[in-house]
Amino acid sequence: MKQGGDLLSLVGYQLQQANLRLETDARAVLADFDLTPAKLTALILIRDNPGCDQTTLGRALSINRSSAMKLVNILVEKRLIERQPGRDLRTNALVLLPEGQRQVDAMLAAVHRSDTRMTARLSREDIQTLHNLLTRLGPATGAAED
Amino acid sequence: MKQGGDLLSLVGYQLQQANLRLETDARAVLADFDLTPAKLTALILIRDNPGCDQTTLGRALSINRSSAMKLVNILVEKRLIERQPGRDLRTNALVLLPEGQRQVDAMLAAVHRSDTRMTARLSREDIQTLHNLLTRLGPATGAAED
DNA sequence: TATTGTTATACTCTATAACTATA
DNA sequence: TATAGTTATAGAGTATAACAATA
Repeated sequence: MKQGGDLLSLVGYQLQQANLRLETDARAVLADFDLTPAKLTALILIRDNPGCDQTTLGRALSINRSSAMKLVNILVEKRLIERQPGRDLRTNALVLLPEGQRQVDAMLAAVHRSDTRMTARLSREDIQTLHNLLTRLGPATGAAED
Repeated sequence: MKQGGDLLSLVGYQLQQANLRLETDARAVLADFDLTPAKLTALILIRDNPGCDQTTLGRALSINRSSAMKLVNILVEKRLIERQPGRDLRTNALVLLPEGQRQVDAMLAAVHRSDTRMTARLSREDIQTLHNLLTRLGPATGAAED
């Protein structure tokens, strides 16, 4: 099926297509662990920010409190994380359990293999360049731009 | 919230984050037309491949027949496209209606403005480089390489 | 008043499975 | 047998709105 220039000339479209390819592969790899890329991201964020609350986690994942709640419930049910008493009586402190740590290690290894496979046609320098360009994608905020 | 190297070193993660930013902006722009990026893509594909069938459209969008059916139903209800008799009695031929053409033109203008805004910090050469790198992301298929 | 967690509910998108008609 | 469209159903992911407890 023909894809004309109106689509291909959009950076957003090329980005979406590439993201779909990589996300699909990562999702397939993580299916062995019965988790998804977003859930692995959540686990890593909790590991690197022990004691964080659900709302903050949700913000980092670009989802709201209610959605974060559901996500945390799933990870708790899988006994990968735990809700502990937080800094005040309203908040939970999320922590990664030892079993979660083990799973994260294994999943990270698998996802890195996927990432390496999907970037195999890029040199180390290409990947560096890509990283730099992707980071600069977003609204030119005006003030911070110089 | 801290994002450690385990996440940031993954091309797939950076890609997902950048895609989220651009997709969110495009989605906001298209909300005025009561459509989404995926639906605009479908309209453009139908415009550029007049008479295509639903299954083929679905493949181009990476969704299955059943999902393509629902998508086409919505676009038909909005009177943007039409199902016409296809090449045999099983298939529909999808065509963009004049009103769809008008809407696509307006939406493309809006989405291109969004794309330009979100790539404002990249030079024309940067954008060309990014296009090239994104296209090369994917499994190294072995045979077709070199 | 504002914030956190929670619950109920609903919407979007996608998939699977089965059926019909046609090839 | 295989393919296109269709339908019913279900699941994942997300959101909104409301409420209780706490700040």
